[in-house]
Amino acid sequence: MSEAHFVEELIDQGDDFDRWYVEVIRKAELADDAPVRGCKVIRPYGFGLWEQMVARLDARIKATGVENAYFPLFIPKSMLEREAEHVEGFAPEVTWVTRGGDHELEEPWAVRPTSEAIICPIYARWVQSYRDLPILINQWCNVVRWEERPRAFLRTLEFLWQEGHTCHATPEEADARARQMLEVYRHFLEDDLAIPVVAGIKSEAEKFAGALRTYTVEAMMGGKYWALQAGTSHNLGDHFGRVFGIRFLDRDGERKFAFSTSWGLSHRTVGATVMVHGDDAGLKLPPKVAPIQVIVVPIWRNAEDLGGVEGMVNRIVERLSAVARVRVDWRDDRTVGYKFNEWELKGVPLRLEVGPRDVAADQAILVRRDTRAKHIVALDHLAATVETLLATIQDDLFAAAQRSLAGHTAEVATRDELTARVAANAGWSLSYWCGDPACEGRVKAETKATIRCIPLEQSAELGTCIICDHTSHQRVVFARAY
RNA sequence: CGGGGCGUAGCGCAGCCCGGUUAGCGCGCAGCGUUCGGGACGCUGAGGUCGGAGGUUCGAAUCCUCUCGCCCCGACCA
Repeated sequence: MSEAHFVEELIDQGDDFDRWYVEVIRKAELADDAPVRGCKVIRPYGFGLWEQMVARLDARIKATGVENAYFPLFIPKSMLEREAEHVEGFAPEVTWVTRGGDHELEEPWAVRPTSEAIICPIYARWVQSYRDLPILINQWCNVVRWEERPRAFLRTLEFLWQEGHTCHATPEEADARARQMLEVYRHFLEDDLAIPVVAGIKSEAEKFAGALRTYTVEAMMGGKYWALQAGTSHNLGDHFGRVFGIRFLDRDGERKFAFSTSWGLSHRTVGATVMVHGDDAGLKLPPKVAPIQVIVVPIWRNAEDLGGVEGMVNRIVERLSAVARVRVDWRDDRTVGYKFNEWELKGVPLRLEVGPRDVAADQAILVRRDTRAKHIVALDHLAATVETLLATIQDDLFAAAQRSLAGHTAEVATRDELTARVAANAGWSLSYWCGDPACEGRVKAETKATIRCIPLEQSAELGTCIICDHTSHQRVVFARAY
């Protein structure tokens, strides 16, 4: 059996990437189908992965001075409709509650698709003076959006996320906060999930309903090299402050409306992690967020073997627990080969084999999931080697994803070339764009690609719009999006 | 919402066109035994209101009508 085909029950990525994604999520036990359309059951292994992500992102958010709180799931219709653009943008995907118990509600309640409309009126009560600002609050919760085409983790009717909502005295401070949180997302994605991103601004057509400006971090998925919006941060200007009456008396004695931001990142990052790092054998989880970082597979044939192996495994677990999340696979109803394949499918970064030969030599065999490289390690060096390898795997996954992003991004100057690239799933195209929504719309109509973002980092050079030939100072990322 | 497809054991499917003993196969599951350093094998066994309702018929998984659900493509999608 060739190494490339250790796992026979999973379709190859190259044969059908979308099917690979669906299969690997089910077979790695990240999620399962639910008996309701568009919703998924997140299984313990998948939820464990999300919990690792939550812990890391939550710490990063709190480090910027933000506190967690919790607001209601329901939003009265009249509140949701206060901000015109906001409600217009979300209307098609809002879920409504019209009955409670056995009577009709006087006013329908929306199940939150996002919480600005319930949080802002509450902030209005809390803010009287410039001394009450800024308000820096985040909540971890579920939201519901009635999507037509669900896709596990990437787009489900109900999903888990965090949404931060801040209020500020000046527009400059609000914009700085929006950009600060974008950087938090960038670091989370790149440093914790090993997913490189392009940070930028959304075009008017793509920005958040009701926002002044939307910042985004876009990630490139594997397989088809489409884009995924991995996190967004909105400068809401004073739009919500005005309609919800968040007013304060400033230092100068004037009564002013507050400026606000909101920013969110959802469990679609689980799907992104699957798509960015996975291969034909299954998942490859970045060590920092892998629920299990080292899977110990004991090997024995008889009671005599087992005695020695058991003692050694227990000593190993004791030592490794201080430096890694370790689990031992003691199942006696599975062969060793089966276990190897299963834990590779589940993407555990390191496998540790301990058999009679190892007991005799006071060593163990470490195998990397990403390269399958084997390391024979003396027991005394095991903890240090595991720590080093986990860090190396994390770095190598990021480097590989960076190479893929760079390798599948090209500067494109002509419409024909753009159309051809999109049709061939060749990756992202970096092209000049004049800023006219009509040009943007034509690209979308002709190629299905959209402007994923206007990157924050721009060269000083001028160019001509890929559609209309007007001079432009900005290059944008065109790509198909999940 | 438009187009296409599918509902039969936990999963994947055959059987349906052409109605007829007790509805079958693979995997999985349970028990026992042999195995075990890259998805082992044998024997035995459990598991089904054939998505639902109505109709035709001596007889329906199979034919007819209605209905529910799911998947894919398209449109739509902070």
